[in-house]
Amino acid sequence: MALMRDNLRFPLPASMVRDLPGLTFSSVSRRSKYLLFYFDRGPVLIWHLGMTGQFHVLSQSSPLGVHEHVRINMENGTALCYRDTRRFGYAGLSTPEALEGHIWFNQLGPEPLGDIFSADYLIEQCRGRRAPIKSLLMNARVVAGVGNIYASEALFRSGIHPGRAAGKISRARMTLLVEAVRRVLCEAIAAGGSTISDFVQVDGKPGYFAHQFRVYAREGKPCFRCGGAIRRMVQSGRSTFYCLGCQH
DNA sequence: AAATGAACCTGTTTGC
DNA sequence: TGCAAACAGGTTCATT
Repeated sequence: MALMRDNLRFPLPASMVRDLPGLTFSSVSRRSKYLLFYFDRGPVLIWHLGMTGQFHVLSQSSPLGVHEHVRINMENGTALCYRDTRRFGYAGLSTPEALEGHIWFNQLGPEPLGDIFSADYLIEQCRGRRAPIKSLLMNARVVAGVGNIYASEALFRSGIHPGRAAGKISRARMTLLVEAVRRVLCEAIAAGGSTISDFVQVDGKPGYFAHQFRVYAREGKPCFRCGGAIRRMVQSGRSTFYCLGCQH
């Protein structure tokens, strides 16, 4: 295992080099946007890809890639290589038993595709809150892993204005919103994700969900539903795209 | 407590 | 053309 630097967004755990060699990968899963690498024994490796992180399985003889920061050589001659242009990714170690209580997970909201994330749940979370609904959708304590693209897209599909106070949305519309979040995520997964510039699927191909964007990155273009111009605004430092005619 | 804005870092696009 | 500013898919931390 080779570290080309000792940090990404945060310092890489020093114990990684000490504890991982000799272990056998047994499975990979995820919680929110964190990848979880399980082994036959010992620790769980937690890895967030940030915005531009990528894992590639290459030959050990392949030259060091641009922005390749970590390389894990494996017994069969391949290497698991981590590349990350912006270095917004980060990694940590835990154990299967301690995972739920880990700092990155112990305050994390439910999975958007799971049973807990419902209209009842979202109404409860938004009760009394004046922050815009889009900010709440992107708050990982409320619901895990709904990013900037999918928050905008789900709000358009449910007809809710992204700036509306979260606590002032009717039950009927919250029901639509929960369904829209689920639908957008499922459609995006089916399309292989959203490639803007860096993201690629496991097979190296781009994701095609950008072709199904209704509002994201469409500022000034006509709304597919009403023909009005799609607008952009900045909320909490992030671009939000919406249609003034269709979202209230 | 809740909400906003800055910070982390590099590359690309936009505007003067 | 050249340069600077704005912007990019995420999350956390500090400040109002």
